[in-house]
Amino acid sequence: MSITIPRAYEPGGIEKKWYDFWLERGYFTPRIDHGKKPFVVIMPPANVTGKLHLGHALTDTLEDIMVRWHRMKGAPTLWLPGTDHAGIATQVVTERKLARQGLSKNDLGIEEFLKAAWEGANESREAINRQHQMLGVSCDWSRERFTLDEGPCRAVNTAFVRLYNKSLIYRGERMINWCPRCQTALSDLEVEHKDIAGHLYYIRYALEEGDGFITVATTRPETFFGDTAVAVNPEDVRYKSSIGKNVVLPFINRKIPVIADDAVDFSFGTGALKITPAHDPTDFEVAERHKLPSINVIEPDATMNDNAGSYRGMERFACREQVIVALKSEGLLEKIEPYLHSVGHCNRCQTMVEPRVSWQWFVRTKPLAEKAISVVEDGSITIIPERFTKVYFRWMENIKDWCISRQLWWGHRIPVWSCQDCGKLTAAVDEPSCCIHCGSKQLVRDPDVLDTWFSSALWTHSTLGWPGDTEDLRYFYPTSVMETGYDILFFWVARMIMMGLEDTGEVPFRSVYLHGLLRDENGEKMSKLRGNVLDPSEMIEEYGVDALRFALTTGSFPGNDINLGKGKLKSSRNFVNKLWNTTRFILQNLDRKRHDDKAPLQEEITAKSSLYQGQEATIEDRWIMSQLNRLVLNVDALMAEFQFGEAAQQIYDFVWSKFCDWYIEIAKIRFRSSQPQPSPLPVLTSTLDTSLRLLHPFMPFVTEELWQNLRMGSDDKAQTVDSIMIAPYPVASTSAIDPEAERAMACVMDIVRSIRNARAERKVNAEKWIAAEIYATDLLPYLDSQKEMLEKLARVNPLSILSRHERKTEKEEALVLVLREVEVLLPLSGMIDLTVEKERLEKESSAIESIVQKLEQRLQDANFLSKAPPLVREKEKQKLDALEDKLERLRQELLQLPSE
RNA sequence: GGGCGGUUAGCUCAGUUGGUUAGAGCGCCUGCUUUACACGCAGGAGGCCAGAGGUUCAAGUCCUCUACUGCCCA
Repeated sequence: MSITIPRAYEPGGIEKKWYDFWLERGYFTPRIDHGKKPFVVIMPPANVTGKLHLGHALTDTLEDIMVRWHRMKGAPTLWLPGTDHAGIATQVVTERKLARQGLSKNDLGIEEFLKAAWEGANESREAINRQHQMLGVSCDWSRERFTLDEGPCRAVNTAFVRLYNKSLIYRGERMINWCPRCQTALSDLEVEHKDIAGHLYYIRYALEEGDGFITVATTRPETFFGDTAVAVNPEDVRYKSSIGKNVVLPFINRKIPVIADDAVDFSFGTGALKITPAHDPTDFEVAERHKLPSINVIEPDATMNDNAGSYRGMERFACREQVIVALKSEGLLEKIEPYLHSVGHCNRCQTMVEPRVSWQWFVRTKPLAEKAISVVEDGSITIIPERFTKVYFRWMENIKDWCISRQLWWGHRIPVWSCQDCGKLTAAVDEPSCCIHCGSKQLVRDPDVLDTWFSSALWTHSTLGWPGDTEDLRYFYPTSVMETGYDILFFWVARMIMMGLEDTGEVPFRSVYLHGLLRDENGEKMSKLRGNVLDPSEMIEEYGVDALRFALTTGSFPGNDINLGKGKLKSSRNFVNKLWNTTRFILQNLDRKRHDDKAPLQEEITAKSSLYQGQEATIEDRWIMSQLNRLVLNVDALMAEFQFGEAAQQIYDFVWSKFCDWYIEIAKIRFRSSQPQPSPLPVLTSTLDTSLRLLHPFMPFVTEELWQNLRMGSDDKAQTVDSIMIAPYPVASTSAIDPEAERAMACVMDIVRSIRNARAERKVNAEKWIAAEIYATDLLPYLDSQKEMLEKLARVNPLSILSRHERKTEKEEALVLVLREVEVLLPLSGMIDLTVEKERLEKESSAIESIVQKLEQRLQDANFLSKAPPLVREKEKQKLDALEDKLERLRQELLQLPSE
């Protein structure tokens, strides 16, 4: 009876099984151990709108890799998952849902609206968590948090009140970005600047005295109702005489002064600017300098107000059209020029932002930023890749106050109450019973909510219990790594550093690892419009989670964008299948052994630790163990440097090109040999076991499935833990590194490849066995031990392995392959074309000659000899020796070639 | 306007502190129903490392400039 395993890996069935197994066993929840340093990652909270996309899949994968790696290395590992209430986004989604029923949020009222929002959020939260789980995330669900949970809410209020009391939060009437569609203020970061092909309108403002006029150039003629000055550069000779005089605004006939301001650019338009303090940030600043009044002409919904006279109620762009027509008919429009300029848009709904003066809450960021700069400067926090450090500094150094109030219903309500009696404000974590200034009970809470990013900024400590003095906070904070996309460096990472330091006095994390953005296989951004979006659930369905995760991480470099297409997914799936079949092969042989052999297998498996006990290790055994240990060494270093892509690549290469292509092929020969051979099973199982453990952080499901099968198949249950995810990560043994075996195997592989190549080029039938002679020097005994392998792998028979001294001197008709260490003779009588052979050998030797020349030159160069490090000199010398040796042998062969 | 990337095989990308004759996947060509795997095996073709200077004994790798391209900030 033999084990039946499907020929190809079918991912669907096993993924859920193992996830549930891990969950049940509680492997995701760390055990606090004060003797050990924990590894902690706080997951970027996903928005409770929509579903998981590939960006999340990438975050999940990278974080899971780190987390599983550290867990296997024995650290108490906490990965804390969570979701974000996503203020504007959720409110928009909820409103849209209501609109489908013909309702507006005002129809419902705040309470009913919030009920609806909560309903949607809860649903989405569940769906998102399920999708995270599909990806195999090994995070601690018992600590999962939502930004609107009681704990995080308390953290928000506490942080706010503390900042308010330190005057680091203030309320003020300032120019802010207003989204007329979302009906709320936005922070600078939430505004996307886009180049718009607009127009520059040249409008004539009549001088109060005389017939003259000043022409101003503007992109927004509809705001002229709010103009309170015309500004020119004081040095501009064109307007010097007009400074201090008045002009009259068309239609409304308001008189406004011509003022001089250094900030005015001579070359823009006519050099004269209309100043609209209420609707333009730079005009607002000019107005502050010159104490100009500010006249608001646009309502929050972007329609014109009473100050626009007969244009009242008109939408801003419609008004622009009408104003242009009117100005034209009055002869006040001089000209219209096409003009490309950058205009702010709401990053949530893409509506053109309206700059607007209003009362809002702000965080005074300068003092916070100073500390946030110094912790990166002094290395308390490391940003990876390093180049983002500069980007971070630039932003921090030029930081502006952060507008944190939003005119929304969904979110953290601002914890400030104003007194109806004395008019003063009371900020408090819990609802105050009376005004702290006059004791009045007539308190009204601020209607606004906070920017979602305010609560996200506290996420590293609010999730661990801050402001409480919890065990989690004491043990897990500061966290280890903050891993996220570089696109939210300012939005989130920078603010977490500021707020983490402010609230706890400690950095929120030691390292920031920023990953790149996902693009399609042609490097194009994924977007619904382009139709090139890959849905992770579909990818999982088609290729399996492990393949998706592997595709997301292989061959990528930290911080670089990642192109993902079906090609990469396919090759990852193929690798998973390769792994599957490798295990299948080994299991079948374990099984066969168990049934055929009288010797108990147990002994061989337990001999793992002392692999060579009682048997002479073969060259290929020594070689694969050597290569494996090199791999483990490399992978460990790469993982520590966040070089996951390279680590995965190296494991892939080892498993496929070394273990499968060579070791297993040789193992097959050992299994089928008529001569007594030591069993390759101990090395096979131990190499597979190590490979699976190396791969587990990258592809958790298939490695668990195979590892469990291997455990069952090898009767080795007692030896190990219950799951690969808590098995120790492989540790390299440098004593296993075996240059001698590597040299011998390299020679074996060289011989086999050369013979196969010669056969293929001369179209020798693949079935056909041909004779061969190998002439070697000191490797002869090793090659002799590999005789059967060489025969079977290269399909040569008879094969003689001789010393170079034994080489016959008479000329014979044979194909000669001059290799690095040996010569191979293939007496393919009748198939040799001497002219062709001569040409081939000559071509080969002239190629080597030119390299030899270069090397000789280098080694004669006094500069090289005096300046290059000894190690490099030695290497170059060896290289030259080897090539000269080969060249000499090639020449010999040429001499020995029979003449035609 | 300022800053940061990218430019390496037909395509998509690795190549981290300078040191063999520059690699992978996909694609392409030639053979293979070899008892783990055709999601596979064996073999092969394919590169003036964007261009020009420079530093160095040594440059795909460091510096300067140019071109094209992408992103961020204003």
